[in-house]
Amino acid sequence: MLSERRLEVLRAIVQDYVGTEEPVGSKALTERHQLGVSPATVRNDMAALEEEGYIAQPHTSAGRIPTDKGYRLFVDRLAGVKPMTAPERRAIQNFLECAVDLDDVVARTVRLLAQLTRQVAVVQYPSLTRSTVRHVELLSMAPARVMLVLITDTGRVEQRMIDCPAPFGEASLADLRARLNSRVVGRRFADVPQLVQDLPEAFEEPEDRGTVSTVLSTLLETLVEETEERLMIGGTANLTRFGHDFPLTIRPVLEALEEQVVLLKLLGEAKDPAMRVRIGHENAYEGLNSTSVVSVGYGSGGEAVAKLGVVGPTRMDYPGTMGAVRAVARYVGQILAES
Amino acid sequence: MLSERRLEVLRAIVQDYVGTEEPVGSKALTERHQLGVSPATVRNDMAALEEEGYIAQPHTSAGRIPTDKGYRLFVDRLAGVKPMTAPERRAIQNFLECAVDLDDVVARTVRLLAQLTRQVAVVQYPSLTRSTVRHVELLSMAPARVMLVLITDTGRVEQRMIDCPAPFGEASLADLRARLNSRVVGRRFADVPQLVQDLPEAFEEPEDRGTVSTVLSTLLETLVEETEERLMIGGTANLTRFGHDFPLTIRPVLEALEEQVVLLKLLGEAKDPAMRVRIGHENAYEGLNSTSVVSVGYGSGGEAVAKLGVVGPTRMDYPGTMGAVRAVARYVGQILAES
DNA sequence: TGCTGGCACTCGCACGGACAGAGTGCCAGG
DNA sequence: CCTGGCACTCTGTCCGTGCGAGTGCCAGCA
Repeated sequence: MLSERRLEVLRAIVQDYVGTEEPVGSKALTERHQLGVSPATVRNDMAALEEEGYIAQPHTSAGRIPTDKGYRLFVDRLAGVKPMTAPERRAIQNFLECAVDLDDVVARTVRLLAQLTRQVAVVQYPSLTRSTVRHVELLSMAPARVMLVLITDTGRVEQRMIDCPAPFGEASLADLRARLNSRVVGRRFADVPQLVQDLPEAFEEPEDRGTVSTVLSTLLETLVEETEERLMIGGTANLTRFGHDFPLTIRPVLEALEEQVVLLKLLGEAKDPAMRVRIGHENAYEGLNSTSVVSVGYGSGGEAVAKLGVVGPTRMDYPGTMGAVRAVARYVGQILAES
Repeated sequence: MLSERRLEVLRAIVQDYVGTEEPVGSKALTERHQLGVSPATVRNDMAALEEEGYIAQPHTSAGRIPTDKGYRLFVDRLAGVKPMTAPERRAIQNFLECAVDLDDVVARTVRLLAQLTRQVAVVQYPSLTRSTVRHVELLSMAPARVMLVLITDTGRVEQRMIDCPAPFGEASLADLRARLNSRVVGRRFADVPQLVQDLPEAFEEPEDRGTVSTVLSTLLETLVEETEERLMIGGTANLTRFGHDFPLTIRPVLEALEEQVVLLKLLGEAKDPAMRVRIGHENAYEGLNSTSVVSVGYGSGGEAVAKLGVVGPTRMDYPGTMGAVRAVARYVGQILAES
C-alpha cells in the first residue's frame, strides 16, 4: 500500500514531532534525516500520508503532526522496543531489591517507572485471583468478635473484623483455624469457595455453625472484594510537561487517575500479560483521548498476577517507554518471586 | 492598631478576592459591601493596610490582593470556622460508615475531603506510635522462615518476612507467640521495647535464642519504620482550578505531593491535634509558597493518632475549608473508635 | 513514471501603536 | 475625619502590518 519511503517519512515525522513537540515540515525533515530525496518529494509523500489519515496539519500552511492512526502504524510496524542499557538495568534491580515489603515494592516500582519514562506511572497490586492462600488467621478480640487475617503468597495481607452471632470459644476458634488452614493453604483463591463449603457441618453446636458460616462468608467476601484491585500511581508532576494547552488536557487526566475503576480498565481487562499500547481514542475513557497508555502484565511466576504501565501524551517516545515498562515489569516479577 | 473599619475592609477584600480571583478595587468594594463609607475613604484605609503589609497591588493602578500576612490576620481575627450544615454532616457520616476496612476508611476520607473543599486532600494513616498492640502473630512459612504479623488497635496490619539463623520448631514458635502476646497486647508501641527486652533469656536452646532475638529486632524495626507514616492523597484534579498561571504553580505542588516526607512535615510535626493553618510562605517547603495547608489531628479516642488536611491556593475559602476539615476529622475519629 | 526545482499563495504569529477602563493618589471643602 | 472631584498611571485588548514557514502545483528532466 504505502511505499517503503513513505513509511520512512512517517517514521521521521513521528520521531521529530516527539522530539520537538512542533509540527514538522518537509524541509526540516530532509535536513534532519537522510531520506535521499528532496523536500518536494517529501511533500508529495506527506500529501499521500495525509490522504490516508496517518498525519494531519493543525492549520493550513503549518507542518504535519501524526494522527492516532499514524502513531498506531508507527508502533506496530516502524518502531521496535528500545532495550534498557546494562547500567539502567542494574539500577532498576538495585532500587527494587531494597524494598522491605509489598507496599514498598509497589511504591518503588511506581517511582522507578515515573522517573524512567518521565510520565505518569500506574502499578496494580498483585491480584488475588491468581494468588494462593499462604495462611488464614483467626483472632478472638472479644467473646463474639473475631478478626480474620488473610495472607497471600505474594505477601499481601487483608484483615476483616467479624461480629459473630454468638460467643465463640477459644477451642472452637482454634479448631476452625486448623480446619480452615488445612483446606485452603496453598490453594488458589478461585478454588476456596468449594473447599470450605461443608465446613459448618463439622461443628456440633448450632450457634457455632452460625458463627462459622459468618466467618466463611466474610472470607469469601474478602476474596471477591479484593479482586477489585488496588493500585498506586505516581509521577503526576510529569503531566505538566504535556504542552501549553494544559488546563484542558491535564484536568480530565487527573480526574481519570483518581477513578480507580477507570484506571483498572485502562490497564487492560484482558488477562494476557503481553505488552499493550493504546493510543488516543483507542482508550474508551473520554478524558484520556489525547493520551496513550502502555501496559504490561507482570508476575512472580510464569503468569501475570497484575499489570503496570504508564500514561502519557500520545506524543511520547514509544520505543523508550515500552522498553522501560517491559524492563520494570520483568524485574518486579523477579523480586516478587524471590520474596 | 488598625481601626475596626480597616479590619472590616480587609475582611471584605479577602472575601471578594477569594470569590472573584481578581484584584479588588475600592469602588467595587463599597458596592458589594455595606461599609457605610465612600470609595475615597476606603482608598485611604487601603493605603494604610498596604503600608502595614496586609495587602498589595500586583501593578500600579490595579486593585489590591491580600498578602500572606493579610490572610493570616483574616484567619486569626476576622473569620470564624464555618460549621457544616446538618445535611452535610449526615452525608459525611453516612459516607464514612460504609467503609469496610482501614484502607477504605482512609480512601473515603480523602474523597470526602477533596469533594467538600474542592481542593487536594491529604490523610495520614493512623500512627503506630500512639497505637496499642492488638495482636502479634507468628507464622511458620518454612523451617527457618517466619512471618511476623502485627495488628494494631486501629485495625492496621503490618507484616514482615524473617529469615531465622536456625530452624525454629512449631512448639518454640507457639511458645514465643504466647509469651510475646501476653506481654505486649494492649500496650503502647512506645513501651514495647522494654517489655520484650529479656524474652530471649526464657529460651533454653542457644539457636532458639538467636532466632528470638532476630524476630524481636524485626518487630522493633517494624515499629520504628512504620512510625514514618504512610498517607493517601486525592483531589489533585482540583489543582486545575488554581488559576491561569498554571504550569508554574501546579508543578511544584504536584512534586511536593509525591514527596511523602514533605507532606508529613506539612501536616505538622507538632503532636497537638489542634487545627492549624499555614499560609503561603509559612510553609517551609518552597514549592508550596503559594498554597495554604489546613491540617488537624484526628483520633479514635481523646488524643490524635494522625493528621489530615487539605492543600489549596492561599486564595481559599478559609472558614469553609476549616469547617469541612474539622468536621471530617471528627467523624473519622468516631468511625475509628467504633471499629 | 517518478523525482526535482521553482514559484505563488496561505496562514499563523509576533510586533507595535492606539484606546478604553479600572483604579489610584491627592487635594480642597464640609 | 470623611467626601467628591480630578488628573494620572497602568494594563489588557484590539487591530493592522510584515515576516517567515510551509504548502500545493507545475513544468522539466532522467
